[in-house]
Amino acid sequence: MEEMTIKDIAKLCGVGVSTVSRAINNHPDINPETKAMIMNAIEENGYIPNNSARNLKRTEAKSIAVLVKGMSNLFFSTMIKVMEEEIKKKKYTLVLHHVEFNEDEIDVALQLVKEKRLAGIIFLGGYFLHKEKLEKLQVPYVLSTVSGPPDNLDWKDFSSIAVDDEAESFKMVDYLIKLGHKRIAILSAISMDESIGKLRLLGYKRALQENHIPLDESLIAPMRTDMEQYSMSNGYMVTKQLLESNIKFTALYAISDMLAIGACKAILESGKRIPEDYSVAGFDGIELGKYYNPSLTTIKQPVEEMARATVKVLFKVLSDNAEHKHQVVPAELIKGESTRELL
Amino acid sequence: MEEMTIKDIAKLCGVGVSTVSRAINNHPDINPETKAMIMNAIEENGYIPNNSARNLKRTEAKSIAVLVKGMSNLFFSTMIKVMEEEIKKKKYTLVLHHVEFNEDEIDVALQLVKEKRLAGIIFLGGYFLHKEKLEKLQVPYVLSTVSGPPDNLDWKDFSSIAVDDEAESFKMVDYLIKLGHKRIAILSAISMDESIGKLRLLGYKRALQENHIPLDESLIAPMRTDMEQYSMSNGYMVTKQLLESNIKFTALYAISDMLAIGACKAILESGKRIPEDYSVAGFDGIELGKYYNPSLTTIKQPVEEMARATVKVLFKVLSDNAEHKHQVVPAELIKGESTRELL
DNA sequence: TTGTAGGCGTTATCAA
DNA sequence: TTGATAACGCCTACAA
Repeated sequence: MEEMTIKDIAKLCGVGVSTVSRAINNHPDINPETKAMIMNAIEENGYIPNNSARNLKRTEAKSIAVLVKGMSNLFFSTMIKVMEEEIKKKKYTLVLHHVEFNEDEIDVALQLVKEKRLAGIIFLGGYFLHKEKLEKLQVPYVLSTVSGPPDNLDWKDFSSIAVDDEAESFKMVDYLIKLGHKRIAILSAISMDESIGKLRLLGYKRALQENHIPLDESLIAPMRTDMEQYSMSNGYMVTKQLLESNIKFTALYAISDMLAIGACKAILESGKRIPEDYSVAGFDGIELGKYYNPSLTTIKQPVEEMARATVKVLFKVLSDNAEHKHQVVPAELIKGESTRELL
Repeated sequence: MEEMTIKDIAKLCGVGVSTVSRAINNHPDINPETKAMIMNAIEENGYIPNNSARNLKRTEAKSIAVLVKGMSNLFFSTMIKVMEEEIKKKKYTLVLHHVEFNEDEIDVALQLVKEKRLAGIIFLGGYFLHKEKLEKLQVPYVLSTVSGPPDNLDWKDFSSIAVDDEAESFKMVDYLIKLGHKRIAILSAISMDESIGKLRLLGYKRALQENHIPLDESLIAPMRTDMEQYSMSNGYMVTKQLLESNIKFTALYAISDMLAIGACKAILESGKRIPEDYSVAGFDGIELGKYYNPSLTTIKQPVEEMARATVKVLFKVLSDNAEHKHQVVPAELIKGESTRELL
């Protein structure tokens, strides 16, 4: 039993290849009986169309790629699920693709567009430093949860959806300060970070400033570069070191929930309690934060809403030829058990 | 600037298409200077070969697909990383593909083989109930962490790597019993589960039996079918219900760590303590278990080793034409803070 | 070492 | 409503 092709099916049914093609692709101009007969033969012989050939020939496949930077990111998995639903509703197919931290998502996108004849692209996370490359992308795309794409980009070329990372970060730190904390350590991104990491740090600094608390550089603890970014283990290691350094602080603000959980473990392991000895806050609002013990105080990004908005704006551009749009969505401060008022 | 093709590059360089092709594919019979010149032109013009066309023509791409059932499964993400490394070492490419719980992974595999000219497939998780379909798979494949594929399969057609779910489950429950627990609830799979869920339940039952503890059906709490399987929220809901039912027990064994974490939350929320009031144990040994508070007692599957073994056996079959093999790897009981001795 | 030409499996165009 | 046929972009004999 060799590999079946459309020709084999055509021969088997005594029809031309184009008729078979029409049957497969639900073309309207085909006799229902012929179609039924063909579909039957296809079923029985287990024929599967070759996608490569299809993509090669097709002008446009009704598919949209979602490129996720950094897998095992719990935060994204909910978003993807919602996007899949929404895209399905529009009769399109979602092509999911993971991009490693060291891969260039734009290269991947460029490739995928050629290979799959994509109608559009959604970028989930990532940085985007290369203006020239992005300009080569001829299909509509949306940056989702990528706040602060570089200013040198032409903002008319794409859409974006994100929370205001700086403002939300400010909100959290301001909240901690209002609780009475003055020495607030921040578990931040690596110093070269130009994206959300930078913005969240900026929010931290502004909150201190507006509350007249001098910035203490020793309270800024960047993630380690030799470990996975935004991972629990990274948060754990950095916090452990921070604790051992004997720098005094009463609250720790991690710029992501995963980091925060790692931080919590380091604190608990050192014999200290949360929130009695240290208040800990995160950012993102992943489901795990609710389940952690203590439950995490965090900034909850409206994942469902963002996912829905992302797909919506993409289809606006795609179908209605609408202009690209840049949306900022509000996030919510969730008060968990991991922070307390300092009396 | 339209889409570049290999012809454009050829014309641009004043050479034939085959020469360009040779340059791209690192063929040996090409003048280094010509090659350099061509690669340069490719770079400058941002030409990207069309993968669909390549796959269509190629007899076999050096790529291996990894099909993961149920994404957002933390347990798998480590395995994938290791597999990627190992596969890269062999100069092959890893094609990652997620399969939803309601999709049929074999259909997906069949498609992918055609589209990508795969050399082999790795299945991560899943069930495999359709013998006929699997037989259509003409490339070598390995079932990884899928213990207990149905008996009606011809075991010479594929390889498999897994822990002995029944025995490891027995180990855990036996451990709990040795700690003095007699009323051990189990957070189990849905009753139709024919795979790991069934095996882990079997281990539970045997442990009770061998320790002369009568089985109490009311202590078996299956996951809810209307929620995501093996999720924290599922574990949370089921445990909450269990606690409210006032059925007495001193230990809770969840057949996965994610379930266990959900269970912990439900217990803590009810005002009880772990392990003082309830001991909780999980299964899988995901990283999160270490970071949870209290850290989880669990059965740690040797993920790295399994991933490595999976790739190894696949390449044995692929390159050396070796026979398919079925490996059972040992797991380790990790004693965390979530269980205690009952005095 | 290089170029020409044919074909991979499919869809789209056109004529029947 | 159908069928023949020309692309789609690439790789690979084979010939030069």
